[in-house]
Amino acid sequence: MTNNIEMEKTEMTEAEWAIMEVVWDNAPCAAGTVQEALTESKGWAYSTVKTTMDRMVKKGLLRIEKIRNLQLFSPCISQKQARTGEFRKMLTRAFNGAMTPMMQFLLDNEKLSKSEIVALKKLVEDKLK
Amino acid sequence: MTNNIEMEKTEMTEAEWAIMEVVWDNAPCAAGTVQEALTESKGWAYSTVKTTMDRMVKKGLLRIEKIRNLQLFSPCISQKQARTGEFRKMLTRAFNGAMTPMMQFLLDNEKLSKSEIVALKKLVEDKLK
DNA sequence: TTGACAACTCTACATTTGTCGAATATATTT
DNA sequence: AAATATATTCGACAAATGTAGAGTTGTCAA
Repeated sequence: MTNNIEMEKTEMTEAEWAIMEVVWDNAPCAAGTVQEALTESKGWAYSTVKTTMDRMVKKGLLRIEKIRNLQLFSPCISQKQARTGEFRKMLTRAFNGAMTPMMQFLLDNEKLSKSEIVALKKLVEDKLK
Repeated sequence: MTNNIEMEKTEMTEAEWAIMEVVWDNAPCAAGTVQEALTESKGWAYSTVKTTMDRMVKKGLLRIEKIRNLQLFSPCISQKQARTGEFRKMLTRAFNGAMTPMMQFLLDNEKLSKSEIVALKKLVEDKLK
């Protein structure tokens, strides 16, 4: 294992991420709520959203609590966990897990703006205090 | 589009990454070479590797040049392009594309070692010169 | 020439993911 | 209660992915 507690499978597809974000913001929430929130950006049918969410429950990404006839979904993993997972996957895959080379790559290739670099400098300095 | 030239689809599955790495190191190379290189870590049959590589050709990730009866594969995207793609996907998904918040998150949560932070500080300072 | 191989082609099949519609069950409103 | 609006359940089906065996063909050494 690479690190600490938070270690469930956090792999998500693009569709699942989209749903997850809505759930993070609205949980506990119904499938219909999610479907509505994504109407503009995705235009998915209710059943598309519901099917995907049900599959996410099976995978342990979401959980359902039933209130009378209503199913309310909540996340099983936090946004922070998901971010960590996403970041580490990228780091492992693309940089063989090596943080410094990854940073080097970023600075060299991703054309950060001056202000982004200055902000980063500040973050780093604070960290060293 | 988020940035500059290099903008083909670089999305790859885990299996495709594994293959791609071997190809980057050995191109132009035959499917058998890749299969052998991955024997230990993956244990895939020749046909598994070959099928996947053929699909990668169709997707534009690899290209074949035929020398008499031999097919030699080469990458259509560079490692750098793939790294960029992978990084940006992560940034978009998990941090809404915002670089500084992502850095903040890293510093706050990924427990970098002191030496990694120092190294980063140096990288940043050099960048500002 | 005859094997012994190596490489390639084809086909196949199970899972996972993307997407839904139809039928059914509930709840809410006249 | 009847009609209407909501949710839920159940398939379904196509495309993408993981995985590989069987058969064909070309190659090289004995």
